[in-house]
Amino acid sequence: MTPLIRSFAALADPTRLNIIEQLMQSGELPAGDLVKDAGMTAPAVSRHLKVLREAGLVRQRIDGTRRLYSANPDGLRLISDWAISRRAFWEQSLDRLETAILTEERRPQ
Amino acid sequence: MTPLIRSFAALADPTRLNIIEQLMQSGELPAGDLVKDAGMTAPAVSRHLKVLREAGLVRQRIDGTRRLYSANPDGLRLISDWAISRRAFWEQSLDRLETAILTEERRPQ
DNA sequence: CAGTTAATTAACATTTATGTTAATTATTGG
DNA sequence: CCAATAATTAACATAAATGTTAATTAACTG
Repeated sequence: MTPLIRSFAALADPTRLNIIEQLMQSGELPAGDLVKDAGMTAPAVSRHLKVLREAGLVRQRIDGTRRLYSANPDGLRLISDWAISRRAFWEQSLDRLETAILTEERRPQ
Repeated sequence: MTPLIRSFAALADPTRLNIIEQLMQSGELPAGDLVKDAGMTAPAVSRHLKVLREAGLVRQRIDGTRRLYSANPDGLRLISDWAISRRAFWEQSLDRLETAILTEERRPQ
């Protein structure tokens, strides 16, 4: 499995995507806090975190008995880079939309 | 399942990601051509195409007995928009890299 | 209109993913 | 050191994904 596909797979689950969003917003959080919001047991969340870790999307820092998690910018940039490198393609429809808007502006009413 | 998660799930498979890349590069292709490259049977590819269709990542056009597939820019923009709207976050490490480079430039040798 | 081609859908087997409870590991604090 | 806390790993059950072959649908072609 390539790193990109592993990243897509990691984000293809509502619990994991939610964890990533939470970490991007709140910064570093202990596993326990993520369990509270996830609506499932700690072992389940722990394994979701493992999937995210193995995809390089989150980092783990140990502080006593707690594991502090944070989103990893480098991992997330893999997705961004893929999207941006295909920008020429997905902007096609936007170009058409812009053209339509401009055409309308040039011919008011 | 949200559209974004459905998109991530659709791209989280090597066969499907490969199909998307092929369609972005070559434009419209019949299902048969995609089967040739996929290294698996036609029914398997057909179902992969269904997953991509349901995620809005490809479009299907009927031409006689053939189904012509093309990548859908609107679907792909969903991923781009997500990545770009989180740009402030994933650029963090890039900023640090830039800072390091600039610092080096300011202090040559 | 029978036969061929293109593709999908159905039925099935197998692997992978995901959740639960129970057990384990590791650290903190009396 | 023992009990409590935080988190993970193990074992297990079940649902979902993915591939195969067989059957079906639809459109050309002689």
